[in-house]
Amino acid sequence: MKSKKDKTTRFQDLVYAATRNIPKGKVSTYGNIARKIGNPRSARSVGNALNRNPFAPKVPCHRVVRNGGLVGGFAGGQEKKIKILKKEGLKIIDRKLVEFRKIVV
DNA sequence: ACGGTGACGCTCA
DNA sequence: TTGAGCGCCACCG
Repeated sequence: MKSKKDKTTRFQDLVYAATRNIPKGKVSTYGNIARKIGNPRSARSVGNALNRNPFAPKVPCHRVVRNGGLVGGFAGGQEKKIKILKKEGLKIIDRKLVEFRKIVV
């Protein structure tokens, strides 16, 4: 539970907006989002923002993975994230997205 | 204001 | 190929 004033900063807002734009069945990467918002080197901060994602169900943070197709991390647990992605129709083997190159936006 | 931390990314061995 | 280390930027106490 966070305080009521856990306001989002501009950077975070951009991250959430970009993440929300990810269509179902596809995925994006932290670096890709970072580049989209105009900070190609802030991939780390992007993950930081998603971790505190106040728009949990609104923003499909589980559709954001690491560069190369690695699942990456997840606030509720990596396994959980994998499970959700599989439900979206994606295939994951050994924590890596199959055909990642084709499903990445 | 400063320093530490982290759901990353890339290079080197 | 796989593993480990360094660099980056934004957020928090």
